[in-house]
Amino acid sequence: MAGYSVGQVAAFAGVTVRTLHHYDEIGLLSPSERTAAGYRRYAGPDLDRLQQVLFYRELGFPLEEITTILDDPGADAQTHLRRQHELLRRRIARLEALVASVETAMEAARMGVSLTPEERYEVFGEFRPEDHAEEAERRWGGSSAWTESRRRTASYSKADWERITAEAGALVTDWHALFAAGVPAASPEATAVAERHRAHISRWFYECGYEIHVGLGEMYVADERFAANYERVADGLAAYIRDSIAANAR
Amino acid sequence: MAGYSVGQVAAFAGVTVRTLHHYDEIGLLSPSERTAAGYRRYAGPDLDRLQQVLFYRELGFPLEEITTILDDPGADAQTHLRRQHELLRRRIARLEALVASVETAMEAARMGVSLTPEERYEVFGEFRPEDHAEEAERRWGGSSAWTESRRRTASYSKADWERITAEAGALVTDWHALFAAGVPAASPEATAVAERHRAHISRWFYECGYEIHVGLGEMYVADERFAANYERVADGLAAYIRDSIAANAR
DNA sequence: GCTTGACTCTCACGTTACGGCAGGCCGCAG
DNA sequence: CTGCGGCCTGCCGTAACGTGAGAGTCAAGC
Repeated sequence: MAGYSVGQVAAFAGVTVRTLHHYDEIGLLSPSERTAAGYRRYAGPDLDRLQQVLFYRELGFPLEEITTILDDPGADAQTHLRRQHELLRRRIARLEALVASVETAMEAARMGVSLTPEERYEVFGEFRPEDHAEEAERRWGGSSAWTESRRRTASYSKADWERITAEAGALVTDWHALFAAGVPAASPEATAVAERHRAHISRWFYECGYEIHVGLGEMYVADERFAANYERVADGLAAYIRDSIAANAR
Repeated sequence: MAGYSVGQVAAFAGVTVRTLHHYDEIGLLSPSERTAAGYRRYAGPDLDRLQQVLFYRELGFPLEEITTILDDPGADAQTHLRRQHELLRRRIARLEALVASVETAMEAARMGVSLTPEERYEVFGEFRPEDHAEEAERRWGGSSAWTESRRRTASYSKADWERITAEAGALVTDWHALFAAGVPAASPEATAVAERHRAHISRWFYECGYEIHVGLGEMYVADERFAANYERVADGLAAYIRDSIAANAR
């Protein structure tokens, strides 16, 4: 009884029996042996191959392409591992871009800043770096009209609105007071405000850990849409807030 | 001419016109307006919705589920953003587990350590935490036989084999000499060996940055399969190597 | 030795999420 | 008014399986 049955392999690898049947049908993964009764028997190398298959599949490769990749005689195990490592890193980078975009959106909603359609699709557009840009340019005759075209107002729940804005306003006021009094951004007083700011976001909007919070701080300075909200109170306040947030995170 | 045509939206969002037609057909995303001639006109809210659709689609949700998610009247924009944030974080964590698994496999191949089938599927098995474990237990009557069942020998290219092992052996020898002489792991001598070790891996096996290198160092101590390779030379050598790698990374 | 329930086999049709045409209407530049 | 590109609605094709149907297989228990 060398090797494993379809059911065993399926349960083990987390796929269905049908999937293994399918892979056999299309020649992607045929068990190296069959019993007298015609039962599939999967041996060690078959499992190796299945793992590779699942790996590339998870990364969205079509099965036919996986077949050619795995049947390439010029590629050994090392080659595959390197490629997989690279593919994973790219995919993760992509998802982290999405995370950043979501965080921007969350913060935009929180602060009442509106994003243009273009901004909202920014991360999706990355798919075709230049191709896309010139296409857009060509089709809409300059993106300015498109960019400025419309800004929508975010919809808020009305009940908590006053409380939330009052709280947020108090935070900015406190920061401003410290800033105006010349209290350093890294002082306990300033970082205390930062911590309240973080708690405020976590309570009313979304779970805001220190890492995300620091990211927000950077955004308040780097992104003029957000910076404007603080800079109109006092010149340099955005940077002050960023610094106190950073100090609070340590 | 308020709104955008299918072609514009398609090019903009990075999907095909056919896809938009399809989404219209199944009621996932119907343009809020049509021209007199029956042309689809997508307005702002439609674009918002499309972005949500693409987001959930990228995370592998079936379109029907996306429909119900987006049509849920109890969920507002904030809810979606939070959910998306959470989903992304999970997916990234998953992929990072895969990265770790690939790195382990790369290192296993490099050091000639063999992994059991179970170990190779470790990361895939994570899908069904307990369910899977007991299933496996039930079906194979104790995993020990399965675990120990077979270890295969990794296949190497024969030509470079001698050179590579000689180099790797020299590294261990050098480390051992320093270790035996009582030279600190953080000393320039020890970290120099660590740097050569990193270069060795990068040259012969895979791109090994400092972060990965530190990860390997941890693995040499934490994972007994790797630890054994160093501990049999001298007691405590694995930890010494780990420390010198960590020191070298700073 | 025979039944029984779990497992397996091979068709074979159904489903999802589109891709890719065909045949015909719209709209504007020349 | 005539292209020519864009858009329309079918409609068929495809990938990667899901989901039985009907029948053979195998280890366990009576």
